[in-house]
Amino acid sequence: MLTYRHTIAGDLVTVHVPQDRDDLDLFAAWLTEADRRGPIALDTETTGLDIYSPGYRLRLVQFGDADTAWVIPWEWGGMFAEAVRAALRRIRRLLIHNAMFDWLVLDRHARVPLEWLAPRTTDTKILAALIDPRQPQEGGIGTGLKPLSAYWVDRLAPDTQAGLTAVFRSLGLTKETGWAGIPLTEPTYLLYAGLDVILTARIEPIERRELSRLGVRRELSDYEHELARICAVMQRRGIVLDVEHTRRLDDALAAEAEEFAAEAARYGVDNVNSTAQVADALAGMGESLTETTASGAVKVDKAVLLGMADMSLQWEPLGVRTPNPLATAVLRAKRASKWRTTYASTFLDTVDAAGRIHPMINTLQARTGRMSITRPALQTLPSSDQMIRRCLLADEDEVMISADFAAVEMRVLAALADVKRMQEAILGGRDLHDFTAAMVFGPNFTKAQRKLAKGIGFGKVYGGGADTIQRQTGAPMAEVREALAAYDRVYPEIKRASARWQREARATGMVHLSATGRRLPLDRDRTYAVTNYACQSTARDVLGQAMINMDEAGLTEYLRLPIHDEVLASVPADRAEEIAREIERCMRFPLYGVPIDAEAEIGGRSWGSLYGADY
DNA sequence: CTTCTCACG
DNA sequence: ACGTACGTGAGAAGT
Repeated sequence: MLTYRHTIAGDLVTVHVPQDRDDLDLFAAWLTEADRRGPIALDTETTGLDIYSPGYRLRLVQFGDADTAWVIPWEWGGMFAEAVRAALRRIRRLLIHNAMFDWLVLDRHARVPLEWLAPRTTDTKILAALIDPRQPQEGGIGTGLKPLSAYWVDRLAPDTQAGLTAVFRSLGLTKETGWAGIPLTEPTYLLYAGLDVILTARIEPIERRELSRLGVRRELSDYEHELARICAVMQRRGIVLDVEHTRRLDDALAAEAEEFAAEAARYGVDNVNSTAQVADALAGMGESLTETTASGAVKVDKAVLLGMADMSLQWEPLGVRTPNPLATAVLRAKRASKWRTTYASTFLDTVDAAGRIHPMINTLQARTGRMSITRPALQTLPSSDQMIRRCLLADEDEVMISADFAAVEMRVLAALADVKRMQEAILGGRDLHDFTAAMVFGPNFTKAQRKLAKGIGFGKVYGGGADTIQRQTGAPMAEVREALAAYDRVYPEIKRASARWQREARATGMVHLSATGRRLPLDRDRTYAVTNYACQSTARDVLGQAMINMDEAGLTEYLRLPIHDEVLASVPADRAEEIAREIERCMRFPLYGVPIDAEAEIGGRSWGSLYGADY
C-alpha cells in the first residue's frame, strides 16, 4: 500500500493507494464501514475531457470520506478494475463534484451505466450553484472544487489542478500531455487525486447546511439532479455528424477565406483579423471611421464594415453607396475563416469513431441558471444560413424535430409581473407584438410600429432604455420615447414589479428569489437587470420542466440538445408526427395561469433542413 | 491574460 | 433623480 498524509483544515487526512490483493481487501473493508456511516465521495482521473475520443483512458477512480481517500489505479485493470466496479455497485450514496463528467466517464470506460449512478448521486457542483451561481470573476464564490474548498473548507487547500501542471512540467510533460503521461506512481498525482474526494466529502455537509439556512427547497435540488441525468443521456447519445459533407464544407470555407484574404492583401491588409490594419487601410482609402470601442480603439466590426460594403445587417445589397471592395473582402474572409475554425473544423476534431459529436452540456452554467453547451458550442451555430447546421444529422431513418416555445420570456414576464392586459392577449390567442402595437399605436399600426412594439418588449425584458431601443429598431427618438410612455400605460405592472423586485433585493442581501426558489444575486450597480434575471431564469426552468415532462413521457432517447427556448430531437421518420405532438404536450403548461405554448417543427434528416430549403 | 469580434437565444 | 439592454462560448490579436 502506498499511503500519503496531508493536513486539511487542521486535520491530518490519509490517502491510500492499494498495490495488491490484500490492500484491496482493506479497501473493501473500509468501504463497508464508510458506506454505513454516510455518503462516499467519488472522483475519476482520466486522460482529458474528450471522453469519446479514440485512445481516451480512465486512469484512477477515487473514493473517500472526510478523512480518508482510496485511490484505485483503474488502469492496472484486473482486480483493481473489479474492485472499482464492485464498489460502484454497492455504495448507497455518492457525492460527486460535477457528476455528469464522472457518470459519462464511468459509463463509457468502466461499463457502469449512468442510470445506476445518477439516482444515488449528490452533485456538490449543483448544490454550489444553488447557493451562489456566480463565477469568481462576477464576485461569487465560484462552483469549481478549488474555490469551494478555499471558501468552505480550508483557505490553504491545494489547487490540485494547478499544482499538477507544475509536476507535469518537471516530468517533461505539458498541460495537454500530462494527464495521459503522468505515471500512476507519481506521489503528487496520487495525493491530489485523493484530496479531491476528501474535499468533496467535506464540502457537501456544509453546502447542505447553507442551503437549509438560506431556505432553498429540496425539490429544486432534486429537479436539478434530474436535469443533469437527462442531459448526461443526451451527451452520451450525441449527434450524428455528416462527416463527408463537413469535410467538403471545411475545404470550401478554407478556399473562400484564402481567396478573400488574397483580395484584402491587394489593399495592403495581410491579416484580415487585425482590426488596426484594416482600420488603417480603410482610412487610407478615404473611409471615415468614427465609432470607437469601450477602450477607445477604432471600431471595425461587422456593422461598420457592412455599411462600407453597402450591405444591410442581413448582407443584402443596399444600393446607397459604392461598395468598398476591401470592406467586402474582409467581411467575407473573416466569416469564412470563423465558420471554418469555430464550427466545421471543430466538428471534425470532436467527432467520435462512430461519427457522432458529444457536446458537453453544462446544466447550470449562467448566473440565471441557463444551460450552456461547449465543445462544440452547438447553441451558437449560425441560423441565418443552413450551411453549418446542415452538418448535423438525425440518426439513420430518423428526422430532426425542433420544438420552440412561443415568446416564452414575454409570457413568463406576463405571469411573474401579473401583467393583466398581456395575459388577456395571451389567453385570447393574440400575437403579442400585434396586440401591443395596437394598444400603443391604435388598430391601424404600421409594420414599423409593430417592429418598435416588439423592440420595446425586448427592451423591457432586458432592462434597456430609449437609446438602446432606438439603436436596435432604428425608429426616430421622439417616437421611441412616446411609445415607451404609452407602453408603460398599457402594461403598468412591469415597471412596478421591477421596482418591487429591486427594493426586495436591496432589503435581502442583493438576491432575487426566482419563482422556482432559485437565488439570483444582483450587481449593486445594475439592479435593473432583475427583470431580465427573473424572466431568463424562469424561462430556463420552464424548459427544464418541459424536459422532465419529456423524460417522464419516455422521450429522453430522442432528445439531442436544449437551446434556451427550444429542444432539438431526432425521431424515427415514421413516428415523427406522433412524437412531435407528444413533445408539444410536454412543453405546454400553465405558469401562474398563463399558458406556455410551444410548436414542434418536423424537418428532414439534417438540422439545416429546418432552416430554409430541405435536404 | 485582456480586448475585440462574432456566433446564438 | 435618472438611466442603465440580459445571458453565454470561442478564436485571434496584442500586450
